[in-house]
Amino acid sequence: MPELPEVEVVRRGLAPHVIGRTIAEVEVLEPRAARRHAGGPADLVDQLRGVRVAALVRRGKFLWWRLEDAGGEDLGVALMTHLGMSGQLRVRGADAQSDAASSDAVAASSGPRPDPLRHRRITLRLDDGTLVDFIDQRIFGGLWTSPLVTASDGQAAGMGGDDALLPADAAHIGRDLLDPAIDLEAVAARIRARSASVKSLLLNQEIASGIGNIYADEGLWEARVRYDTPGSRVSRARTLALLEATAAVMRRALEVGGTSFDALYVNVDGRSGYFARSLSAYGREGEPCPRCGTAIRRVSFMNRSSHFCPACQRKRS
DNA sequence: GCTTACCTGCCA
DNA sequence: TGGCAGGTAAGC
Repeated sequence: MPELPEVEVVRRGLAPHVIGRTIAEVEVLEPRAARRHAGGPADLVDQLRGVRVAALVRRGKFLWWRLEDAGGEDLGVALMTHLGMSGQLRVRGADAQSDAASSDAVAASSGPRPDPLRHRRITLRLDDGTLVDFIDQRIFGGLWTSPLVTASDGQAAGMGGDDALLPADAAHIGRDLLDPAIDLEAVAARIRARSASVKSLLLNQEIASGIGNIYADEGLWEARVRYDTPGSRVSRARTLALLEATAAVMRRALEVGGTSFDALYVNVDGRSGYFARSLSAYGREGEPCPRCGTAIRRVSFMNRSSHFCPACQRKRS
């Protein structure tokens, strides 16, 4: 499940392939992947054909492509990409290697494997022949365009950009925990001002963005805070510690994730490497807490799973 | 502020 | 075959 670190891995992997390139053609194989585009799939194709990619910018889990015309004039609109639950962006063609021969070779050596393009929904063809595939099994994610507006604090809108312009559809999204312009004291104050559960506030992308179910559980475990503690019942110091711990987990994930892809293949699978080894609570129901040995519990909360140590993360209500 | 819909594949 | 995975946004 792509959260902030996974989306940042995609941004870094994709950037050298697309920045400065022109979009030559767009193929929409699954209209539902463009359902957030106001004008529909055909309009998305028309709007993107012939425009140049000026930058790839990310805030939280939102990744957008800044667009300019052939003369380098900003078009005032961005191509939004959100990976949802199962989205991937992959590069093929041109300098990337993903043809049938190499796929067959892999299949022959490691047994049958699913077609990597099985859930291809949209493909962008760039002027140098590079193909960028948006692949998404569950179609929670998608591509659409959104006009640029100015960030309210006037600071750089996200990672990969140098001005305060961001898509209107991302303007309600808070800065993420790895954003140098984030005001952690203000985020902590917003959490402490509310009686809702601290986990629901961590997952609220308007307060601070980029955190999903996995990193929320990990951050809460690190800071020894239980998921259902009201925001208002967490001390200022512990709230700041929680935010710092969550940021630290995401930074570590980013470091590991950053080594698992090469320049020719933009890997977006959040499970690669890091997930198999480094999680302390998420997905570890019944296993001993790495800190105290008590069995990790899994409970259903807010229609999703919450993993926690019943000894380290005590009820504070 | 909570619930529901959107989605598909996998697993018990 | 029903439950589960969960990010986002609309609806109540």
